[in-house]
Amino acid sequence: MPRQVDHESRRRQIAEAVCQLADESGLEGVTLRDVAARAEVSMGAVQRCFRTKEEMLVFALTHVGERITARVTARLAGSPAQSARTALGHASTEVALLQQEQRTEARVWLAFVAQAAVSPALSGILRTNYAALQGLFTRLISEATAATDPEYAARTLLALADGLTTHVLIGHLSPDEALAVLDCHLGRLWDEPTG
Amino acid sequence: MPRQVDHESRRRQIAEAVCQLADESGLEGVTLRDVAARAEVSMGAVQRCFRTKEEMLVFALTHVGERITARVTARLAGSPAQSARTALGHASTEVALLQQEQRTEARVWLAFVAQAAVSPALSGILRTNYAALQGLFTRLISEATAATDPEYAARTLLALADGLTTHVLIGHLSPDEALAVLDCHLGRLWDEPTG
DNA sequence: ACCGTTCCGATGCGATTGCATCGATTCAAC
DNA sequence: GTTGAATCGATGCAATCGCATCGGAACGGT
Repeated sequence: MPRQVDHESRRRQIAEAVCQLADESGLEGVTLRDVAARAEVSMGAVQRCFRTKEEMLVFALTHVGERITARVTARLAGSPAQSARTALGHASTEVALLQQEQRTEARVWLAFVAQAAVSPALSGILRTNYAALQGLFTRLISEATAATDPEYAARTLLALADGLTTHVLIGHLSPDEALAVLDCHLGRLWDEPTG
Repeated sequence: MPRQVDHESRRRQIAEAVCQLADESGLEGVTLRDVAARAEVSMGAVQRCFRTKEEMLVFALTHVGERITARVTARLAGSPAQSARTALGHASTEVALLQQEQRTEARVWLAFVAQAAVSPALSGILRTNYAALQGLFTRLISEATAATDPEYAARTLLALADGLTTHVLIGHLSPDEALAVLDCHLGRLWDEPTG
């Protein structure tokens, strides 16, 4: 055997480079050469880790999805003593990616979503992530409110969070405005038992 | 003068080709050659109409925005006798682009939104369109409901519609499911005077 | 009828793309 | 110490990209 490299960590390293480039100039700015340069590896290394560019993108999207999900669940685990209502507020705020330090992830997410509209491989990954988040939201809502249909409320909240993220990225709303809209929606969720 | 051509109609014809290609394979599938072929003109004609590719994309996005806005207002003008509530329902349904025949426009919209996140020229156009739609929604909501803050409700509805469009394109929701979520949200808007 | 302006279609060009290939290098096995 | 599989960095290649250029066709003015 030759020098053994940790393939998995290298793949993550490359995925990180993909995210950086996608954040700066969209997925169209993600070329194998630029990825290799950003990850500070050779192009050959990138090609050995991923047979094709699409395989690399699929891994990167999975990586991002896992990171976002992990951050949401970590946020929930970080405040377990509080009520389910505050937990839901935290979770949806995390998903909306409104904070400044999450702007990069938001741009990367949007780039992948657009590509997924014409790439079955990517849309499948996104579906998995959205299904998990919807399930989480549904659970939290049924615990936190008397909503008659938690799943509808969860779908609404998830779509609203995504739409707000998009509007912030476009510049139609400021992060504070989006956060206020989200808080307002959550507030109505508490008071409205027919939710 | 040589043979005079209607520049404006040709530009629209080219913009239509851009939309078709963007629908099929995203904005990355929009090349000058493919656009020319799809519009059934020569590449030279495309280059005379638009000095650069970005100028072409800007025009195409403006074209799409105008068409969507026109369709929304036409839908409103088509049912003027009804209540402001049904008008708002129609408007938001149109904006959400949930119908099968609007799927193309939805995909094109998503492709442009993603590109706009890294292109100031495109994001400016989108901001204009969103501002107009938000204004329309705000007006309809203040007429239709007793909401204390129509602007918040309008922002919520607009973001929700966009998020639902995205989720349908990804395949996370079916068009019927998205429509049901939208209707559910509108229904709560009527019953909730604190909206 | 001639000419000049305007538009058209085609071709060329440099840069860049994803991917394949190829020695050189590295390290475990024996 | 030798061997050989595994990995490295580098380069080649065909295709494609946006854009520039150019000769000829089409028409209005005179």
